[in-house]
Amino acid sequence: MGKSEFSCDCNIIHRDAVEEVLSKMPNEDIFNHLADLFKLIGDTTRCKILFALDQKEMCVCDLSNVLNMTKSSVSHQLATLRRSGVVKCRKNGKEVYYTLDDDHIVKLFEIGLQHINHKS
Amino acid sequence: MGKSEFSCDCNIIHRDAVEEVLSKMPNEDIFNHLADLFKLIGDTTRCKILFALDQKEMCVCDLSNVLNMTKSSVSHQLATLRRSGVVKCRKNGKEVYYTLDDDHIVKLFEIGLQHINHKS
DNA sequence: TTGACAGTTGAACATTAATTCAACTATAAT
DNA sequence: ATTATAGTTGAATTAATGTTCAACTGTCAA
Repeated sequence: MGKSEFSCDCNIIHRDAVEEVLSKMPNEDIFNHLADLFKLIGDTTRCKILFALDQKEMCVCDLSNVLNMTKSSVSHQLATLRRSGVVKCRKNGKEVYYTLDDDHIVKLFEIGLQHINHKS
Repeated sequence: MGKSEFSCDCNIIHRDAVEEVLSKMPNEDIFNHLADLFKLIGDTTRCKILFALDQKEMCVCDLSNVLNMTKSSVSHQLATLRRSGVVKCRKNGKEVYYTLDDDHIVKLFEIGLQHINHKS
């Protein structure tokens, strides 16, 4: 008795609050997508790449120089960004040029920077 | 000869572009903080916690029920969020109540959701 | 003061993810 | 054709991170 149908390791303290919040919670998929998006830009290397591409279209070699990292490492991260649809690329001769392909990213950065500046 | 002073594994393709972007790049700390912020909300569990707290102040037990996870697991994540200053807590008897402590978080979520809805 | 419950914490474990390395493709130039 | 360079890719390695487990603190009630 007393134990709820929920399978956590404690009793419900405020059942009404729990029910209300539960009813407003988006489904699992939404949260997974949200987390995936933030995880995508939650990496220093990818942050730098996105910031650089926001300034200028660049090839892999350019980016490697800007980040001071190997082409391989940069290319791996670019592949990740490409799979997620936040950058796109065009080929020109031997070179592959990357650009941003998502307006939201820049906005996220702006608010992120506001956050940082706000907290001293 | 030809190799630049940069220590990546390729020659500079567009030296001017590289120099220009480099001159505009924020310093390492900024990128680390930015990445840390996005990493913080780049986790499904923490996304759900923040979303729930945006609806209502809740205690650990409430959150455990909403997320259907153990108190321990939730408490660990709350500690992470607390250390980063995005949630705060107040104690009342045996219970600890958590609330959001950062306006930027909600804005980030809004843009994140726009992003998701935009991409089908 | 004893028992029950909310919450925290550290260590162990498991999973995920970033970088390195080596091999590979493709294009351009000699 | 051959060589050099841009870029990609998969496997291995290493580092980072989330959850579990068990022990612990603090508060309330009997």
